[in-house]
Amino acid sequence: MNPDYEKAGKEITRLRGEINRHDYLYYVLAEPEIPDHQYDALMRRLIELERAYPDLVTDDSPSRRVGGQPVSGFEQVRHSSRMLSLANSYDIDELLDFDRRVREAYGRDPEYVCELKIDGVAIALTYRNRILTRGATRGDGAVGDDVTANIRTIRSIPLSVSSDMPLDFEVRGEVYYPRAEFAEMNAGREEAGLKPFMNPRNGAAGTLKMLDPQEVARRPLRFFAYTILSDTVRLETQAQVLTLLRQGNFPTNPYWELCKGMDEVRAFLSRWNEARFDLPYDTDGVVIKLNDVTAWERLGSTAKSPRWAVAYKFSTEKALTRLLDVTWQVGRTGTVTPVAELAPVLLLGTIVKRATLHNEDEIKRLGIRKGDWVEIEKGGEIIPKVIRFIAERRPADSEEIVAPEQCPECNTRLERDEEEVAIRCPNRRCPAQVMGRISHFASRGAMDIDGLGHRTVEAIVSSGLVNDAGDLYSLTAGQVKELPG
DNA sequence: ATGCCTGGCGGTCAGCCGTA
DNA sequence: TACGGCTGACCGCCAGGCAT
Repeated sequence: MNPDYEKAGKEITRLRGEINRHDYLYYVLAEPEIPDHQYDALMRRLIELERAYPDLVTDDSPSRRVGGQPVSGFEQVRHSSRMLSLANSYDIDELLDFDRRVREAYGRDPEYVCELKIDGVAIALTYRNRILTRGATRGDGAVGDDVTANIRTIRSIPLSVSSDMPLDFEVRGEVYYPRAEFAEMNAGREEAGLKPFMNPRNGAAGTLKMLDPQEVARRPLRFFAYTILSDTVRLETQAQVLTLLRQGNFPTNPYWELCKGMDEVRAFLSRWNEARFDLPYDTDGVVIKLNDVTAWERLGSTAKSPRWAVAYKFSTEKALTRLLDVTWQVGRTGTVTPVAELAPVLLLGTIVKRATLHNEDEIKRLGIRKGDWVEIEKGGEIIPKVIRFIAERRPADSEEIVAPEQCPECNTRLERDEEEVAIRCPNRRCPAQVMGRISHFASRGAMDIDGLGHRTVEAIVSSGLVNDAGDLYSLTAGQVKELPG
């Protein structure tokens, strides 16, 4: 055996151990022992040695964190079990409903674990032989994108774990962009003349989608783990799950609590409703889980969300703006939906210009008129919603909002069923409907035709070439080439 | 047994912002 | 421009509980 080789091997092992330890101290415990430049020196030395002895490079080497080769796209991967989202609730009454349902199914007095709901992107990490082999986004819950190369750059995620952990397991958690680092990056972008990102959540989601892991490595994403799936460890409570994750060197959010009954849950909520603003990352609520993991399977889940957990959303901020107009949009099924056109206003980090009014009854219920000042808020921090109009500010020239008699797209007389709220365009050949149907047909989950977005659909429908999804197949390349755009 | 009411659930629509 | 990641909220169906 070559003595240099052997010596290098030993040093590489030592360096990896040290770097992993410092990553853990810095990124998980927030108690660094050495200054950055010393850390950088360790990493440089490791990379140097691995370059000299390429056959000593392993998948779990911390050198892999600085970013691998750019990829051309992400592989689709199937999750071992569906990644569901949680049902949301907005007030204590809805939580009491949840508690009542759990009690009924559970048959005993439930204990709940309350965890902060981190505003980030859900990720599933797969470990094989205690080494991180895959990181995937949620996708549609069944199939997600393989973003392993990007995940590796997140230093608080262990690339390998100790023998305290099972051999094969999956960890799920949230990747997020810390506030201070996000602000710093945005400042840098503005200086460079680039458009700043809207908010940390979008920053995190966008970063994970980058094809060049080296670029991702420059964006200091973080991670909090909240569950583990494994065939070999049998854990009984969510409290044990969080403790095991912690022992396995996974970052877990430290502010969870075990609550006996809804009074304690309520206290947790009201405390964090204020305290969340002092955290170094965004939270959008609290997750309340039945502590008894062994009952989760029995309680089961709906198509969307488990019955043993619920998310409580912190109340949202409001803004005032003017309702300029109402447009009537024709959807795929012919339903004509009113959409509020608003004077652009900043609300929780995004500019809001439009909001759905759902249907005519909703307009009547709100009592709004064109020109009114309206209060809007974002449910769940994303979708803008018109709450009410400000009576004192109603302008003299406000106008009544009148539902159209004819379809705004094809002028066909609209129909309104006695029992139904919606008004419909009965013309199956209405261009808006045809477009909606073709887009739906081509969308993911159906035929999944690439390159057929709504712009393209608009072009082929208005050209008169296509009237239904079947016509798509008789389109020729020549016809497509003739189209504008 | 029949009809009404309620709540849960799936399907659908609506929207924003990031990368490529 | 396309697509994917995140989201809210409505409608209509259906099952189960209750009164008639």
